[in-house]
Amino acid sequence: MFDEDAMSDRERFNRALDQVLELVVLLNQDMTQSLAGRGLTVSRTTLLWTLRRTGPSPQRNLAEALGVTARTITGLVDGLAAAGLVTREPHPADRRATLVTLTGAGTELVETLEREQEELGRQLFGAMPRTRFDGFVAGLSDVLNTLHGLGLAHRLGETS
Amino acid sequence: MFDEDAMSDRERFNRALDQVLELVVLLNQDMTQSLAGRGLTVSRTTLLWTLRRTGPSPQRNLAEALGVTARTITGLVDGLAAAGLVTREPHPADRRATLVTLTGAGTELVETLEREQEELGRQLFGAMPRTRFDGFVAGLSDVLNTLHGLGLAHRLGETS
DNA sequence: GCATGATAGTGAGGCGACTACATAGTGAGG
DNA sequence: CCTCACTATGTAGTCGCCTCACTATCATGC
Repeated sequence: MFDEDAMSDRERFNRALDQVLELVVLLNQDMTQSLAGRGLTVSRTTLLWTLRRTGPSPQRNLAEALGVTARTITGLVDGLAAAGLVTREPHPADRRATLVTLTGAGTELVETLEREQEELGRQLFGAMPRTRFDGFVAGLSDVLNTLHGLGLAHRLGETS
Repeated sequence: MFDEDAMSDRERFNRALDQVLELVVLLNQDMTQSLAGRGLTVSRTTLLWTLRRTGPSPQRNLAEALGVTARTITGLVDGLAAAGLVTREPHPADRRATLVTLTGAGTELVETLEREQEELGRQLFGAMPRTRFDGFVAGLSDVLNTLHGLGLAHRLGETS
């Protein structure tokens, strides 16, 4: 179809970037849509996920973890609490703070999502030959490193 | 650090998927932020981009191209028109419709964005050994094909 | 020629994620 | 005890998205 060896770097890079961008779009859609089926949004799910890793946390910490303002966390927690997935517990040492805590239902949900993510991994990579997979992961790591190096730090908050 | 050969498929897939997801997040942020610097949003930019490929289009067509409702397009066009990037021209044959048209400023902006995208491609892939790059692209294509096959394919993002 | 039904765009109204600003309550050092 | 820092939240505004209702117009079908 195309003579890849004769393609200029510019062409190759553009095509590759287009594919990466397509991947971004597709995965975003997939996530958003499958979460919506459970009444969740990406942001709320991220909060749930963070909570699972860190355990009960003050909203302030969650704000930093998600890279949003404290006010945004208030809203997200409101929604999750209304859905019965988290509760606000008093902080034992600081009466200003609340400890956002996963409920049983919340924990179960996160575990379900984890299993689904594993399933997606199997679907995406299961049929790939090992060398192909390894090549992909290796290149992906390079790209990720470059991206990190470019300064668009994953440490999101500081909007210049 | 880790003995990759001994890693279970489950582990390998999970790690790979985590990296992919990280890429998604990072690129989203990068785009959003760099566009924000120009007073643009991702959605408006997508509209601009579509307009460049298709030429002056009725809003109805744009709605379908972006995969959103017609009402959403009205809002996006409002914003872009206010910024002087597009205009609403009368449709020569259908007085119900308007032809959304790129202005000179709009066209220039899109061209600038194109150049920047090329630059990003160079930054991401320029330092990669050829075999590494090819491996990455090959794996990426597989993933994309699988994703398309999974049905979450909708044709929104025709990136090129 | 004209009623009938589709179609293009928009107003109204809502939701979710995000922001900045202001404020009450609390913590902690001088 | 006073002041300053800090947690969380009310208020208000932006943006992208949606649905529903409505107008103007097109395109049939008689």
